[in-house]
Amino acid sequence: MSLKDVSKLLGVSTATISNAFNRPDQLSVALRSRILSECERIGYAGPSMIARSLRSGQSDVIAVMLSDSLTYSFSDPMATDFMAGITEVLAKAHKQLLLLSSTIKSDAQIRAESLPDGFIFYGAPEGDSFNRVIRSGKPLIVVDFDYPEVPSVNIDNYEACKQLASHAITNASDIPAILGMRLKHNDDHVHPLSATDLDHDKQEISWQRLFGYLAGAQQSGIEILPEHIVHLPINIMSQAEEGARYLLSQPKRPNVILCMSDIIAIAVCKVARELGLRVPEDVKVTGFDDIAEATRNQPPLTTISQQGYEKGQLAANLLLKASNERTMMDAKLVVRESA
Amino acid sequence: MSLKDVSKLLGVSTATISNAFNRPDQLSVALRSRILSECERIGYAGPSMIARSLRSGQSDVIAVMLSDSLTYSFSDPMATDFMAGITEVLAKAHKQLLLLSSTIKSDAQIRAESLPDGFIFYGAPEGDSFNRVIRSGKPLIVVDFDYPEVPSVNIDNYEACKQLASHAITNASDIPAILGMRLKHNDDHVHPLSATDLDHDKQEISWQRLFGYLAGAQQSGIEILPEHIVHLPINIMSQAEEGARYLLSQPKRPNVILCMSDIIAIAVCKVARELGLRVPEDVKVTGFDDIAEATRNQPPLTTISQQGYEKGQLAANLLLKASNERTMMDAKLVVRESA
DNA sequence: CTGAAAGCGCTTACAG
DNA sequence: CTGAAAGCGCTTACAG
Repeated sequence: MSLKDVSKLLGVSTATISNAFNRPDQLSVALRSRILSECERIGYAGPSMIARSLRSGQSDVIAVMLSDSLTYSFSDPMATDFMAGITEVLAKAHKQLLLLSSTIKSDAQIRAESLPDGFIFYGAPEGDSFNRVIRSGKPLIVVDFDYPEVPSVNIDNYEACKQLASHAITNASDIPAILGMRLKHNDDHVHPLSATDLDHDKQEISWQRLFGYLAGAQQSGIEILPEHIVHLPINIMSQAEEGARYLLSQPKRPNVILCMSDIIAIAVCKVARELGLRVPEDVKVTGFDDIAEATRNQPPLTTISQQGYEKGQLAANLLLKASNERTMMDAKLVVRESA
Repeated sequence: MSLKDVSKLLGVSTATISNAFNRPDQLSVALRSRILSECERIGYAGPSMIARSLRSGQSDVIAVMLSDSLTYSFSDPMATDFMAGITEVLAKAHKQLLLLSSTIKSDAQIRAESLPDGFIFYGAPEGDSFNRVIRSGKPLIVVDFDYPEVPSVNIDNYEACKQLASHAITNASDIPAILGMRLKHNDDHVHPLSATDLDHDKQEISWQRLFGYLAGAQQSGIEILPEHIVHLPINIMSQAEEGARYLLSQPKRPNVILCMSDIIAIAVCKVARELGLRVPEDVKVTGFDDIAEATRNQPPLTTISQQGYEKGQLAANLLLKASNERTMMDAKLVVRESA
């Protein structure tokens, strides 16, 4: 059923019906309420979004472009917290949510990019989606990475990790180690770094964190050896457990393990338990993110709060008001019992 | 930039350019590749989805209509597992995902419903969205509820809970209790039921589960008293803890607590720990869902696996092949250490 | 306050 | 193999 059909049925022009739905000031209250109730009766739910978008150039749809697959993102507590914050703001603004992933490179995805009025990029994207959006001139916000002139939401990963490391490493004889996420590209194996790996571009989040840890350790006069820095390709329990087993079976067993996510830290606690090691007495463990489960872990995790929910709210609000701000959110050290 | 602009620039008709993108068989390979590479060069990303949808009546967008707010859903592990399964299937089929919630009743939402080619309803929806979609004639799948003639994915909540209860209640002297989710409507308080509450429509999931528990208890010759059945308005830790504290401080303290979600069970374990009670020695605890954290809880939860991910995959696959099946998935008892 | 008409950017049946 | 033309369902500037 289209406006034209309704127009015939009601004996009123299509323009007037359109105005009844969209511009109440353009017609009398009486006519409007007659039109609306008639539409209700005959089952016309209102103008189609597609035709309206084509005509007006506005869809009221906001896209979130995730740098991981949607499937992975739904299993990542940080991503879902972030999305929860976004949706709270969008719901209030009567905007709809389209979920996209820059890992997908299909025509269908490219076409879909023409729909949204604005974009939130979460994490540095793969492929060309970012350039296409820039070229489109539509408003966008980038989160957890930076691009010249583009409004953004970030945290200071370096400082946060430096603070965390210097909290956890208290003793000159401590042996710290790092379980790091995505330190290397296109490398699907869990393994320790070699010395040459450390000559690396500091821009990526994982390396900002790594250098923060190293700086924090240095404050206590301690160097973290490359063989005590483990690369995990992806933030999941199974890989984290593998990394934890590797570290905890080293001849010089680390007694402080700095983890780049809470999920990893939870895995370390589990492996430690299996090996009969106590946290934090035998090995201190720190996380990153402060997901809900961090509080529930045994022991509760000392970690950095990323405030994912608030981050989502902020990103959505910046987008909706077409802000140009490049914002830094606080990342707070949360001391619990694991370190 | 539109097809018309490109048409002028390349000296080829709009139809041919459209065909270059959508129907390769309609033009020569040479011309097509020339068109495609020229488009790339001038920065034309392909036909707009909106215009295409208007013309062809197909958007390649699938909507998931959640019965809770999006914000809540993103914090619910079952919902996110389910979404993860859906997105895996959609990505392969080159479909896009629009996330909708039946709790929202705005014109913008109604308009947005005109976009998707198909719908997955997760949980019994509020409001009129369901009727509008039925009227639209678009394909839909309903999950975790039923509607005449509509293809669906469900589990047998009654049987699962009966099995779980009869596993957990082993002794004639056991005192079982239930922490139930959404047993009453529009009731925001955590409180035990009264006898009259038990005369209730059995259709809703929470009541299917409740009656399953009661049946399982009955098999061991035990009745569960209304004052040992607690209503939780929503599935979050804080309310579950409140309910757990209430139950565990009863004069006749329950020693088996059947929880309608893993989140609730995790909260019970936490409260038990705080009260110095051991699980399962002093109080057995069962969950429902089998979320990732169920395995990590101390002790690991005995629960019912809902296979949320597989449920999402199944729902999406049924939708894409326009199936009419009404499917029942297995809900398996998973025995771990908590009961 | 109301309606006739143009046009948003495409796809597709059809003619050549 | 290619192009001219109609039309998808709207919104909006404009005329009355």
